Amino acid sequence: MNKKQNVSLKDIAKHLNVSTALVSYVLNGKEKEKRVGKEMTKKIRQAAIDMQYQPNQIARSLRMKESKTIGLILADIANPFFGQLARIIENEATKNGYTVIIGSSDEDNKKSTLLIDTLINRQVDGLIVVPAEGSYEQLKNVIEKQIPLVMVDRCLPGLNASFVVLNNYKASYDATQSLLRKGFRKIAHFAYNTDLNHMQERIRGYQEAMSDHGLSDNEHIHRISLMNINNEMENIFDEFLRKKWDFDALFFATNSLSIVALHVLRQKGIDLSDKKGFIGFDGGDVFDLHNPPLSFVRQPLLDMGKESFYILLDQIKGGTLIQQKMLDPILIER
Amino acid sequence: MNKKQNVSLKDIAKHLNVSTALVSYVLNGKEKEKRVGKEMTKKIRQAAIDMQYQPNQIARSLRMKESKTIGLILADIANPFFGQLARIIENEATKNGYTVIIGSSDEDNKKSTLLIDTLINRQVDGLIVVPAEGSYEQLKNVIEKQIPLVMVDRCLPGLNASFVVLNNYKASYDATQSLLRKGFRKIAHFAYNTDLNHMQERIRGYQEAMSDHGLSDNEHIHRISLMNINNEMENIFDEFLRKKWDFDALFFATNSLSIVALHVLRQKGIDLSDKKGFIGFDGGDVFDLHNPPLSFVRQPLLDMGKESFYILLDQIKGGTLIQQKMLDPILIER
DNA sequence: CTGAAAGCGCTTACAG
DNA sequence: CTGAAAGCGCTTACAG
Repeated sequence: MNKKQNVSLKDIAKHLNVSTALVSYVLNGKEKEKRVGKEMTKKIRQAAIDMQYQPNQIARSLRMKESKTIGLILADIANPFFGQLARIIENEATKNGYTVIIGSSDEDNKKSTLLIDTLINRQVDGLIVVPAEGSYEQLKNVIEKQIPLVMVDRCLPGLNASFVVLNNYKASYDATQSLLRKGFRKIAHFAYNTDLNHMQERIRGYQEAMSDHGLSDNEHIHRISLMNINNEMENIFDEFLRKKWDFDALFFATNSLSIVALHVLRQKGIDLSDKKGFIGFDGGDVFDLHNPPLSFVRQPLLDMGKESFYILLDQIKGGTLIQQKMLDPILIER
Repeated sequence: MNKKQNVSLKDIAKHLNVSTALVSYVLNGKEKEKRVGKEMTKKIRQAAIDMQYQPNQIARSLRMKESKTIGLILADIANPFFGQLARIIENEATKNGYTVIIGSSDEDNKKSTLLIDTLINRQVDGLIVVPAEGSYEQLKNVIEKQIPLVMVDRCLPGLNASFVVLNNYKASYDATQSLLRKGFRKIAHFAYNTDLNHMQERIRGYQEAMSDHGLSDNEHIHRISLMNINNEMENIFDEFLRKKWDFDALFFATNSLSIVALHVLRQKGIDLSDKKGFIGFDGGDVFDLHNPPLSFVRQPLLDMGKESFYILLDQIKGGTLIQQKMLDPILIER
């Protein structure tokens, strides 16, 4: 670890026989308001370049009590939905001089808690989080510490904090209605078996659309546990093959559920290409390249990412103005 | 920004009427070697909990001259290949007490340079980077500053630094050979138009396999520019339809090229399901769900991520032991 | 066993 | 126009 000694403000100051204050002013572009001499300004600028000065952001953070860093906690950065979201947030952060530290919680509150603690220790100026199930207390804690917080993708009801989410109810209602309008009646719905708000809302949207069409009796909801997606999906379609249930359309509450289902359907030789209805979430190449192309609910990812960042930025700058946004889904029908 | 004042070591010390040194020792688990009294140790521990003390990692970093942070520069975190890689690295980093800051370069040296500077200012202990075209000077600079560096996914030849890459030549040679063995002769190869080493190696693998089979004359390489993938791909297959060229098998040097090609093929009504050969890179749901399933070169992502992290860790801990690894590809044939 | 003090690299009132 | 000095929250020799 014998790193070459970095050059510091002090080194420049010494080299020029001036005070560090002067160097700091100039290098922070405050030479006007501090009325530093033109000559001096030039000399300092040049020395900084010659000596390859790079400011130590850590020292600055400590002194300024702001790290210009935000934390982003996702379910899993390897999941393209979150990857894209992360990218959008990264872009906005960079534009505004912030760096983002990303962590994946795997929907696990323990991990999420650990991540949040680490990020707080690193003095992030704010936190954008996709809350895991059971993370209410942890996030409440964050709020009590007055750390700016924005939830994204989903929110925890009762938690008095900013969030940017899809209008999940509407997304699901519209999707179901679209299937109903096309004449489908036996619409099976697949969702994760979780209390998380976004999932509940998607289920509710399906249920209400069904009941608004007088089809409450046709409701068919498969709740699949996150731990065991493949097996449960296989069981479900085994039961279908054994005529335990029937469908004329499938509606999935998440992208991964639909992908797993497509695998299972193929593996079991269940054909979709006929007159079956199909709607998933988020789309992707699989949806586009499927024969026929598959319909899906598109989430306004760009808005979701941007809004969440700028709401956070507002809070970092301004205090505690809570903003809660529901974004409209876009139904892509094929 | 009226954040509630965080409690510091000093606060605990004051509260207990002891020195900060003592508190620091205990909270860092050094009470044994510093022979702090048992009573005292207990009291300090309890106070830390009661007062909800959270260490300030920034202050610690400044003092210790290590940030326990590494920087990871990818082409694009929204790309699942890099997303998965990032996730693996994140996992290992977390296990070892490191936090990772991710940045996306978009294969653009300007952005990459900016990112690297930012990360260095933030005093990362080391850098894992997917080098962009033209970033030789920049990375050389990093090395001269003695900042631990590992290149991943590709390397810059001539740069004396660690890397972990696929054996791209072999990957491509094997894939081409597999097609040849199946009797395909007019194998078209699609690659990005870039000097980056991994792409050159993939092209070379294809070429040598062809020439080893006496088929140099059949070589057909489409070099597509990153800026304009869709249009160029469309043009290529328009020319195919106009009989400007022909193929009995397609071999793609990257996943995204194959995905774009699949879109174009479908859009132009060119059928693949016949007796055409097809091999891509990295696989994914699209490959699995295609009819018939598509073959691909699998990269050992887990190893790639882990190796790059641990090589970096070695360098952070030990100095400048350069390690260069080429990982074997796995050809998944269907 | 415990404390006083220096110092990591910055920024910023304050003084002149 | 410029400098001396304090202080952000830690860690760690050094002294006793």
